[in-house]
Amino acid sequence: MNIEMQLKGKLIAAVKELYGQEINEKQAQVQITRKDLTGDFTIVVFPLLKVSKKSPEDTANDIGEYIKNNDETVSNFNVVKGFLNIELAADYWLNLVNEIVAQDKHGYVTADENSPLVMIEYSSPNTNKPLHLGHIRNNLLGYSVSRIAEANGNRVVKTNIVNDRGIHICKSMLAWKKWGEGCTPESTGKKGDHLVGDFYVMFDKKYKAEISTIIEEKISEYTPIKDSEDFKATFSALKAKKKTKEGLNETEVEQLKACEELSKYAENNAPLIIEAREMLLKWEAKDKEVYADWKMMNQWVYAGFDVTYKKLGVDFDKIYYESETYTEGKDMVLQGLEKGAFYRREDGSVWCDLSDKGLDEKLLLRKDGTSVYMTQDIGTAKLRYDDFDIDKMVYVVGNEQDYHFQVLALLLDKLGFKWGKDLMHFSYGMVELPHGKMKSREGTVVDADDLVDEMVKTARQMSKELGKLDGYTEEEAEEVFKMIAHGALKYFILKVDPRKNMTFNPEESIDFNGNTGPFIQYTHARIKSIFRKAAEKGIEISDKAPTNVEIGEKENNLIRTIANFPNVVAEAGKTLSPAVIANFAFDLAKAYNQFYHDCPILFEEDENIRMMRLVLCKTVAKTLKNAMWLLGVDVPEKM
RNA sequence: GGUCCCGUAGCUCAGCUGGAUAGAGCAUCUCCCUUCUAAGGAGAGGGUCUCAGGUUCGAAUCCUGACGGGAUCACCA
Repeated sequence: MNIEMQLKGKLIAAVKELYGQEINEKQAQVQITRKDLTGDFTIVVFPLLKVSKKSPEDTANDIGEYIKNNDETVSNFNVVKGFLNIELAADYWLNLVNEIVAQDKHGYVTADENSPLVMIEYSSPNTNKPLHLGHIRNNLLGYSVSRIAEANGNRVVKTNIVNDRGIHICKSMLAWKKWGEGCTPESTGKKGDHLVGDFYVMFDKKYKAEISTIIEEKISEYTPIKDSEDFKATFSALKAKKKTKEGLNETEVEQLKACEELSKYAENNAPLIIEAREMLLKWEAKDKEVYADWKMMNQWVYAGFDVTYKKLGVDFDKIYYESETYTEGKDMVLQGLEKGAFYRREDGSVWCDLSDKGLDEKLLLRKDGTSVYMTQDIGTAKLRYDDFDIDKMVYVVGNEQDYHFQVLALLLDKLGFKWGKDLMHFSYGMVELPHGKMKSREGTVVDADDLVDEMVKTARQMSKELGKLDGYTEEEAEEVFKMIAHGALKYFILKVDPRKNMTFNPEESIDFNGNTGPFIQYTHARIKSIFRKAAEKGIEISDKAPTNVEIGEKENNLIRTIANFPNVVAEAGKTLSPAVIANFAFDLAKAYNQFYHDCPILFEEDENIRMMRLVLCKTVAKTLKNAMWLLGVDVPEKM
């Protein structure tokens, strides 16, 4: 039983004894005492005034007196403004430290074969371009959430669905076919995913040019606008105006409609897109040549992704490929059609009407019979549940797809899967740059590989300047640089509430001072340094702190923080939020550095106090390590 | 227009199921390495918690409405 529950129990007993009334959980409020006041836990007496029929002060004093006399862990109490602050005896805290130091994974709940199985999907890249900053947030969140789920006593399967088919990959392939002159990663010296991405960009450029040409040709048929430049300007002006308060007048509505029609016509009739669509059809028909090219180019991309994943320090237990799941999805859709859950339009496309649920109609198969994103997700879900005994499915996907997952849950439900509506969309916010959103056309996309390389470079430079890794070999030092770079990047991204959009400022992310990953890593390294010094001096660190010593304010604060770790892990598990863990790690590191500054450790002359502090250091180091592990960050021995 | 998310210091963010004087970091300005790692510590300035109502002993937190920002409603993924 933890101390908070114990105090709550005593509080309930006190009220019954003193005022003869039973109170419920909600009225029994025990919280951690504010740092600037004396006390360890605080009882809020306001909800009890109706029962006590006394002033807040008198009530608090009554209860304080009772608890002090009836609970030997309570050494004292004080009352401030009607808040009852309970102080616990020093030996209670020291015994707790000894309990914690004896556990390898204090705060974690270990899973066994009967524990729930949670499958967590994250990353889910498209194979037409390299990973960027947005993917980084996804990967780091997914990886951390997996570890958090694991530490909360779940069996976890990390999974990735690679979107390796579809019109997007056909675009890259087509561009490579047309203008690539048979180049390869080897011949160009480019990472495979980057090479394929270049062709995707090339496709887009030429496609846009074709669209402009068509608009130029057809402009007179649709609008009175003279040339395509004017068209672009008018079109975007109209769209912008529509969003404003005043809105559009009748002629403008007409104009916008005409613009939309023309634009849509051009987008659908550009020769390149027609060719890409034909290629997708051929691919679905397993045309030999198309398939061979597809396989080859995908291999390039996978090789590139592997490098990036390694760089980010993430991995997967089971990878699914859309190319292997989409047919399953098609079958499911057709079955749904037979069952009458879906319907077919005259043009042959298959839809689901969700208007009774307040949503729109959703396309499931195109008129040419090819699959869309949704089709694939249905198939993947089916295969996953066939493969694993899944109790909970978590999709780590950006919040721009909230609607998609709302629909997916309904569709799976309609198809008769009992787990359909239970899927969890772990929806996270977008990553923005200080100057706004990332736009590939404006070259403001932050590439994942570049970013990590840049971080490692900075870490290397900084460490060398500080000269703290003297005595390490090149390889050892390089490991630490990578660790610090990871620490900075991961912590920077994971410390913010996943739901919220975040601003990624490259300069701040590379900062190693203050509320950062390296600050926490540094704290760990400091402790380890003390242990090395202790060993030099021949001081052996016991597994038990003496419990008959006084503890000061900084020590008390440190122990209280550590004691709260299990609650933090549980909270993070409930909300699947790495940010909760990150904030905890920072608080702990800060508390330690204050302690370190104020209290001599090896220089302490009183042997008992010295040993108590050393054992305390041990629990801090371990807790920091365990907390950072949940973020996917390692901590160094030296830095 | 419908649905959803967000609004806290100059900037980036914490603030758990309502609790005491709203906290960090960065940036600015002081101080502290002849003690264990200064990637550290101490201090100063900086706030109408977007606004208006409501519930409550008590509201940054819960409810309603407004304002501001974002996402989404594709035969894209």
